[in-house]
Amino acid sequence: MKFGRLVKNKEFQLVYKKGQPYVGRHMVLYVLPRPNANSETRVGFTVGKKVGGSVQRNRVRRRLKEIYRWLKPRIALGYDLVIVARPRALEAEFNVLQEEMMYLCKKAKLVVREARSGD
RNA sequence: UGCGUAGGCUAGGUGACCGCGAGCAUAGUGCCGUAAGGCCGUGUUCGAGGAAAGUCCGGGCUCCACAGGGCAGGGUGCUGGCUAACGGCCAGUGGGGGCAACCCUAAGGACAGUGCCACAGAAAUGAAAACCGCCGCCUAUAGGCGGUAAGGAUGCAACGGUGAGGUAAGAGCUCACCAGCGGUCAGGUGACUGACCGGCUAGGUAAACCCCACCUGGAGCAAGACCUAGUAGGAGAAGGAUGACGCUGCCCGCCGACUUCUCGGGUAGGUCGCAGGAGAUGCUGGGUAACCAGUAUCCUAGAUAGAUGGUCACCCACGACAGAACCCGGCUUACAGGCCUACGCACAAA
Repeated sequence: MKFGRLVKNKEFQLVYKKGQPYVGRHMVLYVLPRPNANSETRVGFTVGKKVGGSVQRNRVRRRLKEIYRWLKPRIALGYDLVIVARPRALEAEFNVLQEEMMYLCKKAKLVVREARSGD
C-alpha cells in the first residue's frame, strides 16, 4: 500500500484504547489524533473471523482499502485510523460501503475538502 | 438412444481505465532511522489452488551430544514391486458384492499363555451334556431305568453338510461328493493354486490382553543464524566437579558449569533462513504398471496487519468449494457447471 498504514500491533491496541469510535451498519471507525498534526494520516483494517473464511475476509478488506484509496485525498492530516469490518459488510454493495465510510469520516470531522465534480 | 462403471482435463472469457506485491535495470549522495537497515521515480517481467483446506502420515532442513545401546511406549500387519520415505502408489492372491463393466476388504498368529462369549438354553470347551422327542425294558397309564446328539426348542454361534446304507432307535458306524485338517507331488520369487492320499476330525473372539515380524531419539521456521541499539552487568535463598543442567519417560553411556526460586530491571528493531527444486514440460528407451534412465527446453508467488481489487462493456453454459506463509511426496475432506477417453448391460438398426 502506498498510503500510510498502521503496522505494529501496539499501534492498533493504542487506537482501540484511546481512540474515538464511530459506529456504522457495516463498519466501525476508530480515530486517534497523532502527536504531530502535520504527519501523514495512517490507517489499518481489521476484519475478524466473524466475517467469514479467509476468502471472504480478503474480499471485504480489499473493498475497504479501495474505498479508502478513493477517499484519502480529502482526509485531514495527523490522525491514526482503524476501520473494523462488521459481518454485514460482506453482503453490502460497493457504493453502500462507500457512502457509509464517507458519512463516518464526515461525522468524525476528518473530511477537509468536498468532493469535486467528476471525481 | 437409455442406464451404468472406471480414468483424466478444466475451474468463466475478452477488452479499457484506475490501483496493489515482488524480481531486475537505472538517478540523486536525495529522504527516514541513534544504528543495523529501509524508502522514493521510470521501464520491464512475474504474481494463489486442485484442493492453497483439515494438519492425518512420510521425508528434507534446523537445533538439541558425534544422534549411541537396552527397556518402556507408539506405529504398521496377505504377497511381490516402486519410492528419499510412508499408514502412499502399482501389479497380484484369498474373501465378499454386482447380470456385467467393476467395486469393497486392518486380510499375520487362536496347539505360547490369559480373559470373555450377557440373556436364553440341558449344555458355550469339558474328549462334557438328555429339556421335549425317538427306541428298548420295568412297574401299569403316571412315571422309573437304560440307549440315542437324527428331529424339536434356545441362541450371533450347538462339535462337520447333503444323500444313501445301516439300526430297536440312532450315531463318520460305513460309503459317495462337498467343506475343514494333516501329508506328498506339481506350478509360482511369493501370497497361493491344482492333483492325489490319509484318519474321519474339539467353536468363536487378537479394531480383548497378548505373541511374532518390521519401523520408530526429541523438538520444531515463533526451528535456527547473524547484526544494531540499549537497560542491567544486580540483591537474597537453595542445589552443584562426591558431576548440576541437558540428551531422555527410565537405566547405561555421553556432555562438563552452571541451574532453580523470590525481588528489581528489561521484554525494542533489522537482515538472512525464503524458493533452482526428490522442479516443470516435450521426446526417446526399459518395465504389464507404479516408476526408472537419457536428452532438450524453461525458471513459474514469496508476504509478515499479510500482495489479485474497483468501475464499465460484450459473450455464454450466468460461474461451486475456496486464498500460498519453510519446502516437498501422499492421504482425507469440500465442490456449480462443462469437456474427453475406454468399457459393461438393455433396446433398435446393419
